Amino acid sequence: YEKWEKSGVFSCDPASNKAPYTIMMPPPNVTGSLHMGHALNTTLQDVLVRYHRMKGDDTLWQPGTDHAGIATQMVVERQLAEKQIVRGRDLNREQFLEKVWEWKEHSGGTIVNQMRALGATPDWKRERFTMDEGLSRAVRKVFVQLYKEGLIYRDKRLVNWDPKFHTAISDLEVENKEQKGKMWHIRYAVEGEIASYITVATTRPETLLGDTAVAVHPDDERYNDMIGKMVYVPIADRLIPIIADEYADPEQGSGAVKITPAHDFNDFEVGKRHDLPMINILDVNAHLNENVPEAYQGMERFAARKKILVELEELDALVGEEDVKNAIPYGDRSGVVIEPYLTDQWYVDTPTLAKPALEAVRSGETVFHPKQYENMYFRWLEDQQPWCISRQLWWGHQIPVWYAEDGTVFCEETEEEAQAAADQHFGEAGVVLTRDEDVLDTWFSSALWPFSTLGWPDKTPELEKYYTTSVLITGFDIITFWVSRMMMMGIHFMGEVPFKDVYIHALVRDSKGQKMSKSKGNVMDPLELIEEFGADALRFTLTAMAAQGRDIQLSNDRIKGYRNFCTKIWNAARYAQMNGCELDENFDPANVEYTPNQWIISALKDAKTNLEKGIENYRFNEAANAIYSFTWGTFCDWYLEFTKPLLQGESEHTDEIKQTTAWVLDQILTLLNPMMPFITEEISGKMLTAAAWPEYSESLGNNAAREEMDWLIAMISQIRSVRADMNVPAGAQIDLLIKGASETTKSRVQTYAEIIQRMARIVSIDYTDETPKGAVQTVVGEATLMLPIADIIDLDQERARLNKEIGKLEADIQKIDQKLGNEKFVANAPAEIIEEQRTRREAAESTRDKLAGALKQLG
RNA sequence: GGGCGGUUAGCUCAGCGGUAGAGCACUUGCUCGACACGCAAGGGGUCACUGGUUCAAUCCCAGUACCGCCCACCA
Repeated sequence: YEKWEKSGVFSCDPASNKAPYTIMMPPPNVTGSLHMGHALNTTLQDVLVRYHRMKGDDTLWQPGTDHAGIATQMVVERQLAEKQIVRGRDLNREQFLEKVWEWKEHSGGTIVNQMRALGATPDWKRERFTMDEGLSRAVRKVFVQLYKEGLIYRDKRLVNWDPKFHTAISDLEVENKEQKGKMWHIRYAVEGEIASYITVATTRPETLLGDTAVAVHPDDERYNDMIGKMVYVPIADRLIPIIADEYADPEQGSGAVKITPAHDFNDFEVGKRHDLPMINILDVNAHLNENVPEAYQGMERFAARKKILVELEELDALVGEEDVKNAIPYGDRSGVVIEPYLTDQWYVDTPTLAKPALEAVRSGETVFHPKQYENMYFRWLEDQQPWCISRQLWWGHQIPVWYAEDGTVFCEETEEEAQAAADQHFGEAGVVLTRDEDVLDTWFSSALWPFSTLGWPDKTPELEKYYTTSVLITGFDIITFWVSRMMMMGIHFMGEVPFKDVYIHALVRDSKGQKMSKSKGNVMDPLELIEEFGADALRFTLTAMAAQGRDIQLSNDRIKGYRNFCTKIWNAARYAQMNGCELDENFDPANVEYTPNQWIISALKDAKTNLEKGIENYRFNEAANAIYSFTWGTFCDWYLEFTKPLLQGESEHTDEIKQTTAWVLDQILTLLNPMMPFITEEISGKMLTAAAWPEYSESLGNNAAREEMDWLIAMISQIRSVRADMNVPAGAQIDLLIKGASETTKSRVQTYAEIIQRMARIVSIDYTDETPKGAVQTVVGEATLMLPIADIIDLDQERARLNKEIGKLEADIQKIDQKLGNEKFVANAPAEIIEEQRTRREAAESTRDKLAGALKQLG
């Protein structure tokens, strides 16, 4: 691997006039380690990159890692906790960040080195990190510009609050889990009336302490006369109004709903419409705060719920309880229940930015493969809520905003610029400014990846040449987090889409179809698999299983199968080498004369075409299968066997066979290099990674040769099949008699007599017009093949075999007759289809007649 | 609740208008000098179900049934 890296083949060259081919590597978490998803993702990118590099494109595969805000801060905090060190208490912000950087330096190289073990060839010299200086500058610039354009703003609204990490998180980082819960019905007493109540239902009774209204539907007759009245909130003993709002669904529960604007997203909207007070009853830990009765202050939220229920019961306010299923929001990182929480946060106006991003995919400027994922993209972007980008963390890009004492906001790229702006604003020097403490959502910097890594905001040659990258390779789970945001940012800041194609690959699951996860203990470690089967086997397996639109269920057996393929190639190469097949520089595949040589070259050309089509259409499985079946099923199984004696002996064809064998093998190795870089180079002894992709002339390929070899394969296969069916011992040498052979057949038999004899285990070949007693028969084309094996033949068995064959043919003929007998078919079907049916019928009939004759003779 | 996808050989999956395919597993036979991580020959499928379009449907359309996944505020 080092050889490759030192050679500089990975490097792009913006100065060259070669066409660019660019892939942005999805940056893995800097402190992470390689899992199967990465292995698949990396392999597919590497296959594409190697292919295009060999094709002569100026290839840039841009590598890098992500600082992964919450995840990384979490890991470091946990480590510090083991040493009884607490962020904030024992370490200030600066000291803490120092620890994080230390950790990053310490464990940051793991994943990229693991990618090297896989054989990945990105341009490592250009490796970037989302927190390095250049990318941070891009982040600041983007933030300031969006702020000045009004596309970033600060707002006080409900956010998803993580009580464990004490930060806001975005909608996407919330995971809703369906759970069994309870719904409680609670009655609120109406003010000034005796025994008059309104009943509301809730799954979160503790929030009643923050209720500021009860809402009913304006058209709900049951409650018409109650609108405007006041009710007592139990326990809190506050008076709140009954209001009319269409949000209340008469069909739902009692038709009356409690409104807690500070702790529920819907209620928040209702609260705004009715100008209700918003009572926040929680602190950052989701413990109850000073706005609740003293007995509850400082209580943990779920403990408070229990206590509330007990007290409601005592007050006779709890009038019902039912089992329900409901979706509970959890933080995807912290695993704790998320609280809607009222705070000031920064937002990106994604509803606005989404519009051009949607249009770019609708118009086909960017195309998803497989296409159906565009639906996911559309659905997500069409329904954009403002993106909450501020996080109350320390690890990340600090928001470039400074506040004056009176709260005036100065958003600039540097502190100096902010100071200058403030001084000018207030008309005095040295205004005291405080920087916003929050950092940005990790995905904010990720969204800039396609241009920030190329040097933006500078106008670099790289940016000029490689932007609008060729393709993005990623998993579907990240379309919303990353792809859509890169589209929005890319279009806004570069004026062009960030990639032409987006290939969405499958999720790697275990052999039972389970998602791999540490808690299930079913993770397969790519490094262990590389250790056991080799990187090439793993790469080839992943490539061969990467069919579009389906998950990959990976099993060791499958990898083992492809490991065997590696061994097979290895053995074929050893065989070629042992027999003195050496690549001749002057060998011209178009000039070979020996038919099997023409044939194998022609078949290679087909395989290459299919391989290329597969790669170019992102049908990696088809690409892998094309080269696999050619190599094993055609080259090894037939070609090497056909040519064995001539190769090893002396004949007029020997030299040409040696050269052809060496050349085809070399081509196979070259074509396989993108998928199996290690073994192909080891065998060939050349640095194929830097080799040119083979190009064949249009005219290469010989149909006559293919027809002839198909015939030869049929001859051998037929005889082998009959032998096996009739239990002729494998070692037994028998005679072959041919009846009704055409001149062509005779001439072919003569040419390939040795091959037929050797591969079908035949002693002699003769022609006859008669059928000897006790011969088993089969048909190839116009000729009937007879194997006189009277001493071992079992007549009943032969009768049964022939009957079975005849039966198959008759069924076939009958089916075709049905079609041909259908007037509408003859009238409407294309001529060549009809012709094909006729030809097939004739062939089947002729074979059947011959076999029927054979059957008759058996008596 | 909304959306997307799946249902093809024992298993894992390709194919997606004109004779049902692969790998693995299985059966049988092979110490035929590259390879037993191999060679050869086999068995095994009303392509989920019901209708429709078509000369022709595993493939297109509609519906049904299961199974996944994603999104969603039902108090």
